[in-house]
Amino acid sequence: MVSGQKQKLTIKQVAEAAGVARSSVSRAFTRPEMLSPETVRRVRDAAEKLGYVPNQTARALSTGRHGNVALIVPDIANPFFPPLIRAAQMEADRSDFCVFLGNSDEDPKQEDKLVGRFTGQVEGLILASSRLSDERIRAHAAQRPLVLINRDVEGIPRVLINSGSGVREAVAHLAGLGHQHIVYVAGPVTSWSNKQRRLAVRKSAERLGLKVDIVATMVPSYDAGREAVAAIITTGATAAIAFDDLTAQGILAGLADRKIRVPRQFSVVGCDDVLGAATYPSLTTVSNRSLEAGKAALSLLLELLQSQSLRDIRYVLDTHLVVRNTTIGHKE
Amino acid sequence: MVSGQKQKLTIKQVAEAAGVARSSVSRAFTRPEMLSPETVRRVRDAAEKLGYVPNQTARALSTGRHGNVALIVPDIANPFFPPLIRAAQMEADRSDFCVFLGNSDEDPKQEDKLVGRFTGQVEGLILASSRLSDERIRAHAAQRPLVLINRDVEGIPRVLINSGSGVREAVAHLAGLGHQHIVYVAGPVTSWSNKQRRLAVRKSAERLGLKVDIVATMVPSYDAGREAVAAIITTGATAAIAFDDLTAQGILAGLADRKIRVPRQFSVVGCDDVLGAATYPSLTTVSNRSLEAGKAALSLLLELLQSQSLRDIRYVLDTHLVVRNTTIGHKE
DNA sequence: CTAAAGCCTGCAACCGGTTGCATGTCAACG
DNA sequence: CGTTGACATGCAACCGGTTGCAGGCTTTAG
Repeated sequence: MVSGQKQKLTIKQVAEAAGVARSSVSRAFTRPEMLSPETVRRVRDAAEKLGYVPNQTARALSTGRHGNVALIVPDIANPFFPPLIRAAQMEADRSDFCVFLGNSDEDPKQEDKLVGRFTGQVEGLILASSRLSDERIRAHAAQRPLVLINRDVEGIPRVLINSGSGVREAVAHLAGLGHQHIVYVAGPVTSWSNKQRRLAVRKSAERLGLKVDIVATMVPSYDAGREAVAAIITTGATAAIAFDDLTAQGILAGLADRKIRVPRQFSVVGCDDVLGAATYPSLTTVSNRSLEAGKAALSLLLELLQSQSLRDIRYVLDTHLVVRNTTIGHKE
Repeated sequence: MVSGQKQKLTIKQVAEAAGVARSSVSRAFTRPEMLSPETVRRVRDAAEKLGYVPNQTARALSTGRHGNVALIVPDIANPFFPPLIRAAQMEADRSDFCVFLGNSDEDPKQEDKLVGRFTGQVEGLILASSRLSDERIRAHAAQRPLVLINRDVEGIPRVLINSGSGVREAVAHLAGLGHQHIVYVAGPVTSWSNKQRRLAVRKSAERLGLKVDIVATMVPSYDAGREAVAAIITTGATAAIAFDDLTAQGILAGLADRKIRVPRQFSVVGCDDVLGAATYPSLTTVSNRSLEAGKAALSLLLELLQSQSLRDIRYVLDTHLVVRNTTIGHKE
């Protein structure tokens, strides 16, 4: 374990030190069962003594296996993603994979660019909440194994967090509390989750005889939620279900600005449960499974890389409502 | 721009299509000024038509330049880091660099392992809030260009967020409000920022004649803060400065559990301003410069890669106190 | 008109591993 | 005792680019 030397040492020096051919050194590391135990030991000793580490790049060039995967998310700063990223990392780590992280900034162009940059150096990629068109996703999937999170494209392996189940519970919860007119504060139009949540609100409200209005926002964020409050109020609704917790938090702030008390005068439900009980009042929200999603997506990808089986996999994680303190009964 | 074809196309096919040698194709992309404009055009056209993209791995092998950097953080889920990561990403993106992300999980061993895994495939690395020993950091820096964030090791380029300035303001603020006995709720012992903050509290408290107690925690988190409350109370202090906002938020919760009103009965100051005004009451805290730190570290690294100048760079970002609603005057 | 100086382009070696195939050794078998 | 086969190792080609050097052609100067 000598250190400090700058000159790179290659398989060749190790071969000379151990008195064998370069190929034997290679095999000592990659397929030791092909060599006599004695040779393996000699090579390993020599390598250790010199501090040799195989060059990943060279290996990747000849084998095509780089041991890298890429993970692209729309916005790292959105608290929904860090746990997902972290879980994916840990899973990758268990198989000695390195992960490239990309931030698309909610922009399909940027996402496309990133995929292109990564494609050459990874064995597979994961797109979380992709903002790309189905067509582009299919095109990329044709190049490399690809796993989607929260995006439902047929034929492409995907893990989906079914926020529908939780959202339905939320609507039922509000209906049970006596609300008759609610508003859904929507997220990005390109978001699959948004579509799913909007639909779930619509459907179950209809079934329960509630009136629903939709308020649009561009990007899910605190500020967007705050700005949406004006529109929310003019609808005359008594409760809002927000696309995500960040937006809900902004709504809470916007309502407070207007001296509207939550939950006394207005109820708010978030989605993704990323803030824990950190808001005030603590937020009623739909649970999230982002951690499991990240882990599942990564292991699914690794599995795919091993067995080229291309079954149409669709892994669904259900959610449920977490009732806290931003929802309360409403009487006319 | 043909697509769908699976077989990889190499510089050779392009060369044949354009009727030139492989080396000319290579040069058409990397050093067009060496070729006649006519040839460059022909090659580029052919490449375009076939949909050729240079193989990064092969390029990296022969040039040693991979166009990758690695960024290692102790905990992605800690809200201090995502903005930093994001800023670093964007900066890397501007130079067409890809970034590997590593999560050390606050564990020096894991961090060491990650550095090892990355070293072979990157041109340089950034260690944010490294938990490694100075010695290990120096060893790694000898292999590859390395930039530190929030870690002050002489001779190694580093960008430091000087939370000292903000913490001193915080102590002065509390003193000004009449507090005479405060407690510092410490973070990880291996954390440079923690050392810096603890020192700043100690020094300025001494200067202002305040009594200071220290309460230790292991990992900066909500739970750690909550659990620290018992110890905080037994000290008899009337205000706490927490290592970071997460810890502060936990303290807020722990105090609420015990029906201790903030700020009426007890004042709390956080650090890093990662929660915005999202806590209740909104948290008085020390501003953070994590975004700038990420950006600065990345551009510093890229600069280093270009000009092998190894000057001893130490880039410091000052912070200040953001007064919100968890601090208030205290009379005996 | 010839020689020197440029400009383009191609050849071939190289980056550092991996791997199919050939070779050599030795034990088991008929 | 000669064959056969298993096993261990080496040779050399290959992965897909990059780059120093040499050669051919054109331009400029003498």
